[in-house]
Amino acid sequence: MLPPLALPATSTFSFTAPYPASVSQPPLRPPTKLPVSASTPTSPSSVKGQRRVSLALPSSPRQFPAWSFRDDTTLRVGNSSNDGAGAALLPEKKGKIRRIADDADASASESVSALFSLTSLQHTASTVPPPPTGSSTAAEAGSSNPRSSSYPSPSSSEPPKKTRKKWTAEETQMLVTGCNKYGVGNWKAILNDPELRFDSRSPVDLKDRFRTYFPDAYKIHYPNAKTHLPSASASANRSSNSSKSRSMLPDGSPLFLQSRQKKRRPFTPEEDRALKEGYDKHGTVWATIVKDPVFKEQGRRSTDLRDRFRNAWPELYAKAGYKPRANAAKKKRLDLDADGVLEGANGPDALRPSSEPSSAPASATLDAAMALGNGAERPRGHPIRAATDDQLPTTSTSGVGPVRRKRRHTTQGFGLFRNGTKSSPESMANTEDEASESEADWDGPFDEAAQPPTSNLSSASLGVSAEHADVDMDIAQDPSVPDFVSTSSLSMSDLTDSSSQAHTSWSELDTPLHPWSSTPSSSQQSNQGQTQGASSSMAFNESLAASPTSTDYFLPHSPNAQTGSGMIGKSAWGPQDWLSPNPRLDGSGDSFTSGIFSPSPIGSPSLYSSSSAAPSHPVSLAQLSFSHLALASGSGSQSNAFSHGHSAHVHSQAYSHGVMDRYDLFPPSSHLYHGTDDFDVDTFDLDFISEGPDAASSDVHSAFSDPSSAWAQGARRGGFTHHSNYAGDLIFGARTHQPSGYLSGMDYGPGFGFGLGTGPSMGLGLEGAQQSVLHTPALPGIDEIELTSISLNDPLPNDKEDMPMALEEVVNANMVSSPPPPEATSPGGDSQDSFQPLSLDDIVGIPPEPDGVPQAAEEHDTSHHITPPATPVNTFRAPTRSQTGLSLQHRSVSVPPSEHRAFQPPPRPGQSQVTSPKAKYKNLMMTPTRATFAVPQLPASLGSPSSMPPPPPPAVHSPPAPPPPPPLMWPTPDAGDNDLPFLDLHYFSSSDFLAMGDAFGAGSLQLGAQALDLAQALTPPPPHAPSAVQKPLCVPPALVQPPPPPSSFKGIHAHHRGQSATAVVSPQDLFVRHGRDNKRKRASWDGGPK
DNA sequence: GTAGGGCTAGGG
DNA sequence: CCCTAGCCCTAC
Repeated sequence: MLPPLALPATSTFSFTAPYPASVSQPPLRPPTKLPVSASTPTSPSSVKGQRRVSLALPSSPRQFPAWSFRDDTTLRVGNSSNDGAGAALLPEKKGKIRRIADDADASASESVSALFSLTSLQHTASTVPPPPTGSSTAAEAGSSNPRSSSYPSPSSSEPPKKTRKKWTAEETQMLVTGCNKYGVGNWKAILNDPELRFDSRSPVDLKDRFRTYFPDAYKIHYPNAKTHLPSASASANRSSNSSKSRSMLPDGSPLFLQSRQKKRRPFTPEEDRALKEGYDKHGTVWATIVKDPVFKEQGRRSTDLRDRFRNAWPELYAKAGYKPRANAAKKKRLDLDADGVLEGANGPDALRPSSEPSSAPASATLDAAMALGNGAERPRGHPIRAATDDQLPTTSTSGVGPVRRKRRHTTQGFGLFRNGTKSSPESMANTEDEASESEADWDGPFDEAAQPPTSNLSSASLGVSAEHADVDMDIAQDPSVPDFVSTSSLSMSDLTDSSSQAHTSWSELDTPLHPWSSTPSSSQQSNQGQTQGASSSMAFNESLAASPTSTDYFLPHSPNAQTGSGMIGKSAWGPQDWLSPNPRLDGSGDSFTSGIFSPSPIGSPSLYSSSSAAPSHPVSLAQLSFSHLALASGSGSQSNAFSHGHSAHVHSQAYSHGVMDRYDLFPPSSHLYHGTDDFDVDTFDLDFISEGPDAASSDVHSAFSDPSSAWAQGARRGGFTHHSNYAGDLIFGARTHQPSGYLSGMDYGPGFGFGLGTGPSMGLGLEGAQQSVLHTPALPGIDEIELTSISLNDPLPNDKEDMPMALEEVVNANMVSSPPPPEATSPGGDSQDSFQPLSLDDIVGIPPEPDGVPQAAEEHDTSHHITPPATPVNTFRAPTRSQTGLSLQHRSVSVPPSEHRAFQPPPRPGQSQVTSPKAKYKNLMMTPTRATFAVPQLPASLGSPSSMPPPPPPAVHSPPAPPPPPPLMWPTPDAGDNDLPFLDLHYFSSSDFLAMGDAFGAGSLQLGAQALDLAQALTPPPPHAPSAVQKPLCVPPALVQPPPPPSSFKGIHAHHRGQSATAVVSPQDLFVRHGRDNKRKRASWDGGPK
C-alpha cells in the first residue's frame, strides 16, 4: 500500500517541479526509486536537484520554505501555509522549521504519554504502515492533530523544549507519503509540503519517526546508522511485524523509494592530517588541497575539505578570516570561559582536528583563541586567556552560529573584531591555536621584549579600542575605526599567511625590530586583557586575535607579545590571525605580517583618529595604536612621509577596509580618508581604478600636488572601493580589487609607510609594527612573494645585488635600532634565494610562463616556507607563477605594501593597473606586480623592472629619491632610477605610473619600500631569528615582504581573482581572497553593506 | 572556486 | 530531543 496517504499527492506540491511528478508518485509510484528521474527537475533545481538527487529524490527540492516556522525566524507557522499548495512554499528555505515542535500544544500532557501513544499509534499504523490517510484515526485524534496546527509560535527559540507528541497515524502516513514524494531524508521538504500535515514536527522529528517506526526502511536508507536496530527490535516487540511491515509496503515493495544523501563518510585521520597539511601549505585554497590523493580516494570535494576544516579547526578557520560556524564558536566560547588562562600556549596542536577536540576542548581556552572560531575544538591547550571577557564578544561571535547574519552585523564582523577586539577570546584562542600550530614556534621568540615600547600605549589603546571597537564597530561603524581594524586585519592576514613558518622567524625578527610591536602586542593584550582582566595574556591573544584590529594596530606586536611573553601568547597571533584572513598565514604570518600591517593600521589610525573624530572607540584604539607605533617608531621618520599623513590616512582606510571589511565593521572606511584628503572616499571606487589609471593618474597628479590627495585617492581606490562592501570585501577589496588593489596596496602601504612611518623609517616603524602583527603570515606570504619577487630576479639580476644591498641598507637604516644584520638576512637570504627565482620569473616570465617559473617559485616557496605552511605563501607563489594571476596576486600583495610604504602611487598604479580590472593588463600587471614585489629588489629591479615590460612608466618613478628620512627605503634601489618615487611626488607623478604601468617602476619603488620594510622587519628578527628558527626562513621573506601590502595588492588582483587569484594560493592571496570572500563572510561579519 | 549557510545523518 | 559533523546548495 502505498500509503494511502494519499493525498497525495500529487497534488499539490508545487515544490519543485519534480515533485509533482514525484508527488504523484509517491503514493503511487512504486517506490521505485528514482524519484529523481521522475522529477527531473523541472526546475532548475534539476541541476541542483540532481545533486540532491543524489539524495533521494531527485530534485526534491529542499526547500519549501513555507513554513519555517519555528525556529528562528519566526515561524510562520508552518502550517499555516498549509496547503498552499506548494508553490507558495518555496521560497524560503530558511526558516527552519525545526523546532516547530514547540507547539505549545503539545505541551505537556501528551508528551509523556506520547511515547506510549506512539506505540499505540504504531499499532494502528502498524497495521498498515501507512494507514491510509484516513487513518488519522484515532491516533490523531489523539491529540496531535489539534496541535498540529499550532506551531505557531514559534517561540522563537524554543526554549522550551518540545513536549513530546505522539505521532498519529495520520502523521505517519503523511510521513510515508512525503517520503515517497520527496524521498527519504528530505524531511524538510516533506514538512513543508502543504498537503502533508504534521503536528508541529521538525525535520528531525520526521527523521526520528522514520527511524523508529520504519526500522527496516531506515536501515535500508541509512545503512550507516549503527543504531538502527534498537528501534527495530523495539518495534518488533510492539507489533511484531509491524516494523517490517512498516517499512515495506504490503506488497513488499519498499515503502520508501529513495533516500537522499549519500552516505556520510567521516573524515579519517589521514584525511585530517592531509587537510591540515594542505592548509598549512596552501592555506584555504581548498581546491588545491583537495588534490591530495588522499582526498581523491575518498572522493572528497574541495568544499568538503572546507567543511571539514571548518569543523575540525574552527579556530584556524576563524583566524583565516572565515566565519566559523556557530557551534564552533560556541564551543570556543565555552572553552574560553573555561580557561581562563592561557597557559602557555602551547601550542601545538595544530593538528588535531576538531575531532579531537573534544579532548582538548576543555582547554579550549586557547581555542578560544580561535575564538572566532569557534570552537570547535580547539585545542585547548592553550589557555588563552581568560577569556573572560571576551569571549563574550566572542561569544557573540560564537553567536555566530546563528550568525549568519550578514556582515553587517558586525557581529560577525565583530566577531572577528569583536572577538578580536573584545574578547578576542576567540582570536586569542585561535591565535594560540594557530600559534600553536603554526607557530608554536614563534611564540617563543618574541616576546615581550619587543613589546616594550608600544605596548603600553598600544595595549591601552588596544584594550580599549578593541572593546569599543567591537561594540562600536557594530554600531557605529565608524569608518575610521573600522577601517583600521579592517585594514589591519587585512594586513595582518596577509602577513599572517606567510606566517606560520615565517612567524617564528619573523617574530623573532620582529621582536628586535619592533619592540614596539611587541610592545604593542603586549599592550594589546593588555588592553584586551583589560577586559578580561584576568588572563591578560589570554586576553591579549584573544583580543588580539579577536580584534585583529587592535592587534594590528597595536601591534603587531602582538606577536611579539606573543612570543615573548607569552603573552598571551600569542597575542600577536591573535591579531594576526584575525587579520589574516587566512589561517594559513596565521601562524607564521603573525609576526611578520602583523608588523607590517600593524604599522599601517597604526598609521591610519592615527590619522583617523585625528581625522575622524568620531572615531568610535575602535578607532581610537586603532589610532592609539598607531600613534603608539608612530611614536614608537618615531614618527619622525615618516620619511616617506609625506605621506605619512596621507599615507596614514590611506592606510587607515585601507586597513580599515580590510579589517573593517572583514569584520564588517565599518564599511565606510573611506571616510577616513576623505577626511584627509579631499577626495571622498567615494571616489575611490574601484571604478577609479578600473576606470583607469587615468583616473588614478589624474588623481595622482593631483596627488602630487597634493600628496595626500594622491594617497587619498589611492586609498580610496584601493581600499575602499571594494571594501566597500564588506569587511571581507574590504580586504578583498584590497586584494581583490586589484585595481584597488593597488589602492589597497596603498592602503596597506600607507598604513605601513605612513603609519609607521617612520621612524626610522616609517617603513620600519610600521613595518615593525606591522610585522609584529602580521607576523608570520605575512612573512610567509611576503617572503615568498615579495622577497622573491623582490629578489632581484625580477628586477634585474644586476640590480639584485643592489637591491639586496639596498635592502640591507635600508634595513639598517630603518633598523637603525635594530641591527641590520639580522638581516634578516638570514631571512633575507632565504628569501632571496627563493626570491630570485621567483621574482624574476614571476615578474617577467611568470605571467607568461607560469609553470616554469612557478615551479621555481614553488620551490622557493617551499624552501622559504620551510616552515610549514605558511605556506600559503609558497603555494601562492607557485600557483602564482604558474598562474599569472597568482603572480599577480602575490604581486599585488607585495604591491600594496610598496605603495603603502612608499606609498607610492606607482605601485598602485602598477598594481592597480595590473590588477585593475581593466587589467587586461594582467600581463603587465603581473609583471608589475612582481616588480612590486621586487621592490625590495626594487632598486635593482626597478631599474630593470622598469625596463621590463612596462618600463616606461617606471621611468617616471625613478626620480624620487627618498627623502631623507626615507632613506631607508628604497632609496637605494630606487635611487637609481625609479627610486623612491614614493618619496617624491614623482612617484606619484610617476604615477604616471599610471601611465606606465608601470607599475613596474612604481612597483619597484614600492617594492623597494617594501623591501625596506621587510628588511626592517627582518632585522629585528635576527635576534630572535634563531628562535624563529623555522621561521627564519620565513622571516626573510617576511622582510621582504612587506607583502602584506601585497596582500592588498592581491586584493586587487584578487579582483581579478579570477585570474589567478584562485589559483594563487599564497597566503596573501588567501587573505585577499578572504577578503573577497569575506564579502560573503563579511556580510556576515559586517554585515556591511554588502 | 569559494564563503556562507542550510539540512540532515547519526549518535547521544 | 539535542548535538555534531558531513553533504549540499547558493550566492558571489
